[in-house]
Formats: sequence, structure tokens, C-alpha cells
Amino acid sequence: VPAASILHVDLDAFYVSMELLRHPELRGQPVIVGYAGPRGVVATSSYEARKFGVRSAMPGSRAKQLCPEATWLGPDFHYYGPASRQFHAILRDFTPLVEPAGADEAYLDVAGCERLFGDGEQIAVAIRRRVRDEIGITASVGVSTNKLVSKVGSDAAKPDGLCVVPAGGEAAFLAPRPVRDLPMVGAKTAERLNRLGIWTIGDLARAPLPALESRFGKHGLELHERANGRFDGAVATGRGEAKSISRESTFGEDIGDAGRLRAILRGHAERVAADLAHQGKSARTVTLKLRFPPFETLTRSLTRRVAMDLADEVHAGGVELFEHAWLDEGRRPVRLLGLGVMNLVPRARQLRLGETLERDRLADAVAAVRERFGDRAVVRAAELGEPGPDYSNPAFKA
DNA sequence: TCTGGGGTCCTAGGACCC
DNA sequence: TCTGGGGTCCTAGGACCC
Repeated sequence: VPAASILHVDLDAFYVSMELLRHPELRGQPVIVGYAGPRGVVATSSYEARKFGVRSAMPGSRAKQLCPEATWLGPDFHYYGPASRQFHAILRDFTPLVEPAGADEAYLDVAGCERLFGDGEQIAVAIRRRVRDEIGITASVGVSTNKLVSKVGSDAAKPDGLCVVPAGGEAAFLAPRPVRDLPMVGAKTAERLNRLGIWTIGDLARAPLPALESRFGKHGLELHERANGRFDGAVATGRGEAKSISRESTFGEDIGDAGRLRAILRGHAERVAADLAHQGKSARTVTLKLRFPPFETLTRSLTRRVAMDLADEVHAGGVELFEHAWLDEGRRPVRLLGLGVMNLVPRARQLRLGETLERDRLADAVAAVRERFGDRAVVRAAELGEPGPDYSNPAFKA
């Protein structure tokens, strides 16, 4: 019999909780962390704001309509970063088998830790206490025999709660919940399921498998397994190497000036290339992303036989794609411009120290400043006027 | 109400090769 | 003259997650 030894630990309203530590006067009030600009969205909201219907990823205009009295704060990733690292360090005190799933959540496999720390539930209690005492914010935990059920459990326990699902009780625990609560069921899949008369996870668990497979393909089997509380993914330490790197920005107002767009592309290429260098990778494929009003997105990509590693090379690829795509689209103004790379391969040639400096002292100096003071410390003139996120912080996940 | 930014994974079609 | 059945690579789009 498998023991309930898989934990999912999730910090409650992480960004907001962090802001409340330094703005205690806002406690008990509706607070929203997000981009307040014309095209902003909610990153996280306090539970007081959620009472009004405010949710993550909601357009700012909608959130303001639902809850005009909320206090808005811009995200400050440099401030959240240390707390996030402290959180993961606490978890690793209990077991090395910690799988980070973003800045504010992680899975743990505590099988075999009983002699030291007790069973899954006792460890969950200890983790919650330590997070509260040492960081000053609350965490919710789900405990069960697998990652899927523990994840649903921690969501159900929020805020500041603990949910233990005993072995054998997985399906019964999931059954009454709406299908949307099942990870991998997003808005689209939920809608399709609802149209089939499937509203709860229990409905999905009882649905005939052939019917699901005919409508959802391989997805159908996966949905059915999950709805029955079965999930075999193991807790895996370490985050694999990145498979793609990208930068994009949405403009407060649509931009139709090719010169400005090319310059923004330049800025993106520099940041992508810097990440590439950091990770010791080169890229064979460049991808351009354009979004036109009202909300129509297009991507174009090209693959070269020789992998690219310099900002100039990434930029050249991006410009090539941009000229074609933008012309095809009748040079309409865009609301978003993005540039990315994929098909990453190890760098063939390791740059020696100082080599970059000889080749391009300006690029090197800019990279050094961005490294120390953040991505927005040096910005191309054409990029000015767009507040933009702080690209440099790896904790940025929301 | 009008939708951020950074990712992963999957699908499907077409080109090309054997 | 019309046609198989892989396999791989590339491109584009979409769903989903934090």
C-alpha cells in the first residue's frame, strides 16, 4: 500500500503576502499586485480582493471595475527573490527530493523520512510552522500518494491550510470538485467537457473511456486516469536545462513605426543572447512573435544549420522574419513584439575571458550593468516609455 | 472586461529521404 | 502511370501552467 508521502507546498498569495510584510497597514484590505498600466493584468490578489471576484491573470480594467477600492502595487521581484530561496531552503531541510514548481511552490517526496521527521502530515505541519516563523507568510500543503492529488489538496486547503488525502481515498476526494480544478483542464477543456454534460471530476472519472478518447485523443486517456486519482509522475529534483529562451513586450499603445520596432527587437535580441551565453548554449532556431489588435497572435520562425550565439545573429534572424511577416500583414501597428530562440545546443566554442570585451566593448559594458542593476538599467531609447517588467529576475514566474 | 511574460508540451501538415 | 510505408526535420498554432 503506497503511503501518503508526496507533499505539495504552495505559498499563499505570495507576492501580496510579501508586500503586506512591509505594508502592514494594508492588512485586511483588498490588495492587488500587478501591472497597473492600460494593458495590465493581475499577478496576485489578496483574499479580500478575491471576495470581489478578482483573480490572477484578469485584465486590470476588469479588476478595477470589480474592486475599485483595491490598492495596486507593482511587482518587485528583487524583493521576493530572497524569500523564495529561503522557502526552498526550508523544504530541502526535510528531504533532498524537492521539485521546485515556480517561485512559490514545490513538490516533496518524504518517503523514508519518518524516523527523522515523522509522517507526511507531521512534516507538512512542521513546514508550515517554519515558513510562518522564519519568513512571516503562510503556506498551504496537500499530502497524498501522488503529485496530482497533493496539488489539488493544497489548492483546496488555501489559504493557510493543510489537506491530507489518505491512500485509497484519492478518487473520492476529487469526485465532487469541478473539472476545472484538475490540473491540465484549462478553460477550453472545461468548456468542452461541460458541453458533454461532464461537470465534476467524478463525472469525468465515470465517463466511458472510448468516448473520451474519440473526442480528446491521447488527452482522453490522461484525463480519465487523472480524474480517478491516478498519476505516476515522480518527484524529480533539479530543473532540467531550458529548451527555449524568449523576451516579449506588450505596448501601452500600438506601435506602427518600423524603426522603433526594429530597435525593440534589438533590445530583445541582446537579452536573449545574454541568457544564451549564461547557459552556455547556442540556438539553431529564432522565433518572432507579433500580436495585432485586438488580440491576434502570429509566430514565424527560421532554423539555421549553424547555431547562433551572438546578439547580432539572433537579431539578424529576427529582423529577417519581421520584415516578411510585417509586410505580409500590411504593416499594421502591433501591440506586442517578441523574440525567442529554441533548438538549443551546447556552445561549440567557449568564449575566453576578455574575448567579448575585445570584440564588442559596448555590449560587454551594457551586459555588466544589466547584470548588477537589472535589465531595465540600460534601455534602448526606442524602448523608453514602456515600463516593462524586470526581465533580469529568475524568480519572475507569475 | 479585454486580456503580461516566460515557459512546456502536443498536434498536424509538408518536404524530403529511403 | 500511379503509388506504399516509414522516418526525420521544420513550421505554425494552441492549450496549459506559474
